[in-house]
Amino acid sequence: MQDNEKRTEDIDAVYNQMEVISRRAVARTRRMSAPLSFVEHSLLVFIDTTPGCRATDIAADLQLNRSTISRQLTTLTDLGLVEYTSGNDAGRRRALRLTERGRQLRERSVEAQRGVVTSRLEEWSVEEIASFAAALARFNAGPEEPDRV
Amino acid sequence: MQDNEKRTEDIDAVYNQMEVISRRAVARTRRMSAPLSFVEHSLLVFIDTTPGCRATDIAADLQLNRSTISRQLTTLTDLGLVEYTSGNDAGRRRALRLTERGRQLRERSVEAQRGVVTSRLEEWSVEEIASFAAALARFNAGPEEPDRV
DNA sequence: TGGTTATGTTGCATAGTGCAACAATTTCTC
DNA sequence: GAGAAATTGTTGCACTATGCAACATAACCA
Repeated sequence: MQDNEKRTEDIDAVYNQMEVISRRAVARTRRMSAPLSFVEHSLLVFIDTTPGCRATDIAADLQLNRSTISRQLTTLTDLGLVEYTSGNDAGRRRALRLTERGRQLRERSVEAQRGVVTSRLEEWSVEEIASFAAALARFNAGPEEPDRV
Repeated sequence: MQDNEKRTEDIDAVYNQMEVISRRAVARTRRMSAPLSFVEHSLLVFIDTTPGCRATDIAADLQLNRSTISRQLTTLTDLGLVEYTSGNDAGRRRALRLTERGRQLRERSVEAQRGVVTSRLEEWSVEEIASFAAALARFNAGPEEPDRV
């Protein structure tokens, strides 16, 4: 088999496996994120993993309309899970963070979901896991498509 | 560093990278799947990748209620993208497949999304890609949580 | 400082969702 | 094969999520 054919075939395989990964992750989140909805959970994740982020950052990254983010943020602040770092609600470009309650909820969610990854990697050696982590990081370091706001 | 610490740290890293992968995939799908909605697209993907699947299979895998799947399938069959292999609409446990139109739409979507993966792997060697594909397949071969219907 | 751009909110209309109830198809047991 | 039990897909209902458009104004920039 030519290298180009092998390359294309394995790129296909990577793509297909990525499809499986994200499909399962979405389903798992649906299953595990109650009482939060899928998108509420997604906002918590993004805010937790992107220090100093703002509403338009979320909208761009999740590819949702700003109005959706505005409303979801209202829900999450009302629930006491998210707050503005400026301590007040006025103004624009306000940076967001999780509240203590938000962090606890997030940590419990991370534990539950990470448990799935942990059991998946049970039979892997330390070297294999390290290599896999490095490859994933390398893959994710690549650029994503231009944002739409 | 102890092997156990290293192991835990790299499992964390795998988990975090998986989170990024699925977040980006969801956003990309939202961006690229028009005129289909996110969930319509998800159904097409599942039907395409799971030959002979049925409504309850979809509901279980995507973790959506059976009524949601029923309604989404009505939409997709009305749009002429999905059909029943039995050729008639009556009965239960009917296997689903994409129509020719559905397959064309799916193929175009695959091409667009696979393009992102391809450019991400541009600087990778053939061996690195093959190794990555194998690791992903190995990871995904692990069991997912029990289903909920 | 004044003009321009970016930002978050709100109204509106539409789409998505789960629960419950149901009918009937299918499976299972004897 | 008959009848019971389980499974399956649909529908009504009420609620939730979403994007577009319009808007006010905060923030930026020359």
